[in-house]
Amino acid sequence: MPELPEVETIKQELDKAIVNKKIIGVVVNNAKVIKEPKKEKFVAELKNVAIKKIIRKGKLLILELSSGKSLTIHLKMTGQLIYPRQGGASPVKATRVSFKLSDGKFLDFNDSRVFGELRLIDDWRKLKFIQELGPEPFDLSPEKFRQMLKDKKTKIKVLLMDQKFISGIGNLYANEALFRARIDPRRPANSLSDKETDLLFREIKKVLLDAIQHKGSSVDQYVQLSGKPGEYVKYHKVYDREGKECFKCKGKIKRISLSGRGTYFCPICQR
DNA sequence: AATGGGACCTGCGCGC
DNA sequence: TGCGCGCAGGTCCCAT
Repeated sequence: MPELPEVETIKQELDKAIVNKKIIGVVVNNAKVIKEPKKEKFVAELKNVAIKKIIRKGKLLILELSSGKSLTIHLKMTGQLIYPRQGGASPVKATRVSFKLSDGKFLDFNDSRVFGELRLIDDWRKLKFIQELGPEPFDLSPEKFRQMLKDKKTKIKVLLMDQKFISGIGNLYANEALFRARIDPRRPANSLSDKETDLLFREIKKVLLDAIQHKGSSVDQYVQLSGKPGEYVKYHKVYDREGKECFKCKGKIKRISLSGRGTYFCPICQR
């Protein structure tokens, strides 16, 4: 789903495609995704405002505007940003909000499950989500990462997905990073040796960077800004491979549930 | 403090 | 072929 690599891919594409363009109109097909302010105010305050800068924090996208406000976009599970809209004037079924830009083209926010969240706010730094967000893997040292795990008894995989602990990692990359580091997802975080912790830290950063290079993983709804799928799926080792052969040992990939999330691993390779 | 489960939603794939 | 059901996961919220 959209995790750090997918959101970063979109961020980089938005940088090239829409910065310094102006929003000349907003069409709302489903107001549920607009969390603040109310729809009418949201639409009115976005009119004739230019997009100055794109920022990504964890899985959150932030568009800083010439009005001084910011538009934040969380894709949650099935959100997409598409630009320019393909096929002319009519949006697709899942298009919840459309932004008409000064070049006459549409930036569409699509979200089949309507979990996504748009906010137009004065200061994104004051958002609760932002204030509570943990550091990104790239902002940490191996020493700091070790320290963070030291007194945590939580299962390592659940901890990696906790955005307040570390930001950007979701279910897919938590599974993949743990496979690469050969660590059982059920292990308590503080049971990892220094060596295992360092290896895990390296593999987290590697898998995220690899995925960014391949423009993310299109397993469900995620696509790039252009609508093209991301290509990292072909490099997945465990995610969504229950019962299939482990590429390393030929054993069977197992699926269990941790905190209600599908967890895939190789019981032979991961200890 | 840590953990689990439900809620938010829709679409898909499965079994019958 | 059609239908109902379970499931997918990011985040929040509540209960234990």
